[in-house]
Amino acid sequence: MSDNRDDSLYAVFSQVIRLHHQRVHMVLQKLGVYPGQPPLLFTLLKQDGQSQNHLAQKLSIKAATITVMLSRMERVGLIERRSDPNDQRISRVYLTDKGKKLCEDVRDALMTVDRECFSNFTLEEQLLLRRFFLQMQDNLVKVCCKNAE
Amino acid sequence: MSDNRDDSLYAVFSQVIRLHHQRVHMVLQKLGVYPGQPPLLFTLLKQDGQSQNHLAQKLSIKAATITVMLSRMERVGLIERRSDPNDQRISRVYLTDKGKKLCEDVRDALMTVDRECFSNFTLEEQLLLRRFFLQMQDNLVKVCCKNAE
DNA sequence: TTTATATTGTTAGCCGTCTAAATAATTAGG
DNA sequence: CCTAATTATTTAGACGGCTAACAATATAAA
Repeated sequence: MSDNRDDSLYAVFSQVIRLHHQRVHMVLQKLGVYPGQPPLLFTLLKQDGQSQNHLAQKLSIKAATITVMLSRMERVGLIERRSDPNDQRISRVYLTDKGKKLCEDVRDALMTVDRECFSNFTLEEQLLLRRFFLQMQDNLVKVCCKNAE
Repeated sequence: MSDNRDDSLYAVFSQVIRLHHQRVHMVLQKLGVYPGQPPLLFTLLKQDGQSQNHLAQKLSIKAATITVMLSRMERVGLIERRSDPNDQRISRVYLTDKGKKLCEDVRDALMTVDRECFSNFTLEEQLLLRRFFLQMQDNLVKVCCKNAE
């Protein structure tokens, strides 16, 4: 089974992505949280009462996705929506107390994964890796924006 | 909008993952291929006639996922299933000619993304990055396996 | 041989992402 | 002032991942 191992940069990168996602899913499951929710939670923790559209832009996901995610989170009492009195189209999103409390646990869980991922990297290596990521990010942003939108 | 930028390793990593996925989706779309399909195609290109279960193990995804993906790919004529004459439970999967031809285009498309991602990395940097990925992979495999299964 | 257990694959239903189309509310034009 | 364009959200349907429950086949055990 190791004869068809593909060690190219792309293959290894893909594998890391898969594993990382799996691991995140695993630790969040204990909290009843799904992998897409943390960014939303943290954004709200930083600033309550944002509109859904605003949240979508901030997280670089589509408003339709936000709608569905928020519905689920509202159903389990993590957030609540209140429509803006000055503009009935806008629904502003607020963390409930339960949601706020959960944020800390989620933060801890993700920091655990972070540690598991990088703890045996030296500080120099971590800085270097971060630089590499930023460079990849830069490269990808360029091609993503150039061809779409 | 840059005042809430999170530059932690985890945050940047997540961002890179998102962008990478977006870009892959973008280039594959022109070929009518979906992001999950390339690994399946390549595995079949290397070895035709594998069982679905075998494919699932090789790709580290669940058999149920394979079933659905293959159904779609069969519908558009990329693969075909033939049940094993010696064991009726097993359905063996074969690439069609169309599927084989498509593989090359997909390979090219993914190599393009690879270049876009890493072309301005020096060779040393690429090697270093690969080493980092492998180390992350190693770290994640350990915790993933330890806690599950 | 008959029954119990494995293995393989399918189906149904959930999450997160997308696109496209529909709905509701606001604003701008004539 | 009323219609048209814009904006915010929702809904429906697709893909790829998952789990859980189920059907069909093969094999092992009694």
